[in-house]
Amino acid sequence: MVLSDLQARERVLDAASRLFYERGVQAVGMDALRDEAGVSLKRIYALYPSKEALVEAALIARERHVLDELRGRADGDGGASPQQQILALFDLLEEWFVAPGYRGCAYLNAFGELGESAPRVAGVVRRHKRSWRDLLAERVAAAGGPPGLADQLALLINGAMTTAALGDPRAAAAAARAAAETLLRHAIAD
Amino acid sequence: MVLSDLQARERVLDAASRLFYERGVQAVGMDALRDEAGVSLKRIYALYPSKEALVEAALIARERHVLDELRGRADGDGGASPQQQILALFDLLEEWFVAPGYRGCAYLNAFGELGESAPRVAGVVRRHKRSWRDLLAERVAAAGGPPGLADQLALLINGAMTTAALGDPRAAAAAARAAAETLLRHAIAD
DNA sequence: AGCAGCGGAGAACGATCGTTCTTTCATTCC
DNA sequence: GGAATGAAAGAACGATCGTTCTCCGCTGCT
Repeated sequence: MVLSDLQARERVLDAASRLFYERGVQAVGMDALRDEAGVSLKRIYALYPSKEALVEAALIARERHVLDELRGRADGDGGASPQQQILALFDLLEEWFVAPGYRGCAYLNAFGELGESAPRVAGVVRRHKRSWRDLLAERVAAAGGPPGLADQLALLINGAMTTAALGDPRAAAAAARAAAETLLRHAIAD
Repeated sequence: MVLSDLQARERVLDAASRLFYERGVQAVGMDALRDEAGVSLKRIYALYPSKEALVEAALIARERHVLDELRGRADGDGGASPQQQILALFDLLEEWFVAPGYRGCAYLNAFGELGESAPRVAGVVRRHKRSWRDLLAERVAAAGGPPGLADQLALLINGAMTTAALGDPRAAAAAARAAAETLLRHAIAD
């Protein structure tokens, strides 16, 4: 089977996204990636100049999908209040947490593993977390909440994502949602 | 200089703790560890049978120190209320976050990088997070708060630790403390 | 049909990994 | 003083890393 560059790119990014998330970045060799993607090393290196670039591209590709899911869920029912939109995000979190193979936030894991030694990856992680915060801030502002509330909710979300990976995912999701409700109730309309 | 087994252990654990935290586990080779600790590879392998055992031992050694610091800070002023004791922990967090070289939670980083492929390490991480939760739960119970509150505070703490590593550490600490205050105020004595 | 060029499989590269072995040297015991 | 112990230094091991190269068969053009 002959693949267009576009198809090859998609398969490589898909395999990279999955393997890096499942096993961590450094634990996945380029050979494993070639096997999973079904694209030769020569082709992979023609598409991406290095492994780091591939890590970066895989995280960026994942981001598009994640942000679409977030916005779709928040805006789901047209008639939901901003508070309900925010809580809907926490419900989405629970769905992620209980999915088989959930291993925490791909971005936080990548940053924790590579840190500043992969600056472009670190940049993608920062951008991603900023997108989350902005998405929350829009709803918080619409609900008339104070600006800092979005950051507080973001902390809850990041904490829940890591905690769910190593413990009881339902409990983590429930605690995060309960805390978010408390914060929303008492930080808004005081 | 000739080192006793105890001194050698201490130097190896100290170097391992520092290097693994700074650069990540897989990015640190045993040669770098030997250079940093000033203990020969032969000696290191006589003390610890494998790198994974060393990772585990380093996290356990760090844990003793961390828990002492946590309990010391919480019990600091004898006359503090349970709520104040909890908030004192958030102040300690800020001190960690702004310290040079802060790179997030060593346990979460290790787990994110190694996952279940290093089961003993994963176990240490789970135990550590349970210690945190128990420490919070004692104070929450003393304050008459609901049992779930400790988990909510733990989410805030874990979220703040990861967020501080990649962004503004003071802002992360402040948001976590503010959220904790809200949760403490409104989940207790309802 | 014959030639050019692209992509596939996989070998090969130097480097580095975790781990072990060899050599050497200093100390200690008789 | 000479033999034995034990640790240090570092080479060596096989494996694997990220990356590049070689070879070969397929395809499209004239």
